[in-house]
Amino acid sequence: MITLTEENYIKAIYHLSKHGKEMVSTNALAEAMSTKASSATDMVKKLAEKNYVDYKKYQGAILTESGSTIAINVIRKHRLWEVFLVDKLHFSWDEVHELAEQLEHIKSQKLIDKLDAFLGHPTHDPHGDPIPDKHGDFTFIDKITLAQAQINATYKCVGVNDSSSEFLQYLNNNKIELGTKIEVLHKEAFDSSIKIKVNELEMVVSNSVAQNLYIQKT
Amino acid sequence: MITLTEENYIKAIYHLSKHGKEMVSTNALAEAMSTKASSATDMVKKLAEKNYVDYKKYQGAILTESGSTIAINVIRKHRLWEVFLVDKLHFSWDEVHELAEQLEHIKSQKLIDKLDAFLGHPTHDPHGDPIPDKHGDFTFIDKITLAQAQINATYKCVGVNDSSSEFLQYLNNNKIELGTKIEVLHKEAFDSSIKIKVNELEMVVSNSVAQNLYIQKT
DNA sequence: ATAAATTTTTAGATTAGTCTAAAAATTTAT
DNA sequence: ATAAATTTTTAGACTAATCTAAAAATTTAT
Repeated sequence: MITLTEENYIKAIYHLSKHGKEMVSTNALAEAMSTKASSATDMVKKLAEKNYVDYKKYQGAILTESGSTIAINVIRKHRLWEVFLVDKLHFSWDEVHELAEQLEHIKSQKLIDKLDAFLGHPTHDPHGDPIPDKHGDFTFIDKITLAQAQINATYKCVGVNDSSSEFLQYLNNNKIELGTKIEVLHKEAFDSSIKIKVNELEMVVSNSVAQNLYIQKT
Repeated sequence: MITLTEENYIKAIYHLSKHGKEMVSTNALAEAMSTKASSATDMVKKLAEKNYVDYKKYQGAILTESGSTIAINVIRKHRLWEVFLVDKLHFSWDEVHELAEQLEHIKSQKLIDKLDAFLGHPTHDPHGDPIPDKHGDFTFIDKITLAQAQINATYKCVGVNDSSSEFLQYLNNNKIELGTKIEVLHKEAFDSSIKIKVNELEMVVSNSVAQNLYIQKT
């Protein structure tokens, strides 16, 4: 039986390894888990023993097939619960992450299947992140960051890179949500800030905002 | 911060003390928690230290006001989740207990408030047990067991005492659910079995079934 | 009312996950 | 290429929750 802590480490390794297939260092893992390197080492050894990761001393860890399956399943649960919280319980998209962190550990395949059906088999969560299907397959969409947009083109918002509540609340304040139409008017050479038109209103966003907003040509 | 284990012990103490106000012995608690008496002693000491119970050596434990509040809140969450699982996800009433045991530990007052509203502020769970409101108040309904029924009277099913999946499946097999009309035809003096008419069909139920089925005069 | 049976507590050990501090290996810089 | 800096691991200790075995208290039975 896998423990809650093991599951969280596996999820962190998955995210740090960029969808599963590069080595993750002990320090990076410790940082992500808000713990000390020594704890990460211990855990990685345990995960290796259980065959969830391959681990080489001083080199880092990488998920095995079985570890990857676990990670993807946790991510699936996390994102389905987020959809539930936003679509059914009317939470705002900036409130759901912590709750989904708890709900993702509920163990029941049947529950997830039924929740998935109840929600209409959504392919993306409230932040635009893809929800793996029950076979673990993701639907990737073609997206770029606002920072990469062409001038005078029109896009729609399809996701965020940073889904911290601070960033999401910034977007809320500016009435930007998934699907919002964005016209790119001008890019300032000096600081890479971008002038856009959203909801009939012109505004300027910093480069750091632009880097974290995913858009798609309409 | 209260741990998951502490919360489960508090819930067990609540149930064993019959709605909160009689002493619970260490042995009874250990039995309910499927653990050893020594573990129950240790935990009860810890709960006493945190002021969730009053504990006297060799005499047992009883919930304090704050312990009782915690217990009732966990029960509220458990029963609301059961309603969600049955009403929204279409689980059968015999499948939801274990899942609710997991879901009841999700920590978020806002989630519970929103779930409660989403479900239409239900007063009873799928087994007929009352759901405490957000102030911790229960709506008790006037009910008796089928074993206490009068001959030739008509009742409806309003709950179960034993909500094990075995018993619930027995009821499923006989098309008895909450609200089902039950006519009491005859009581056998020898073994206290009862002949009833349900869904136009006559059947005999054992005393042990009758003791576990709650009914109300129609 | 005293012995026997039962219940409860204590003592000491174990496991999971964490920590600090120190040692070892690796990487970076001169 | 060797020293300095950094990263990683090891060693030993701590807490929460559990266990077994033994001691202590209480209850039951004669």
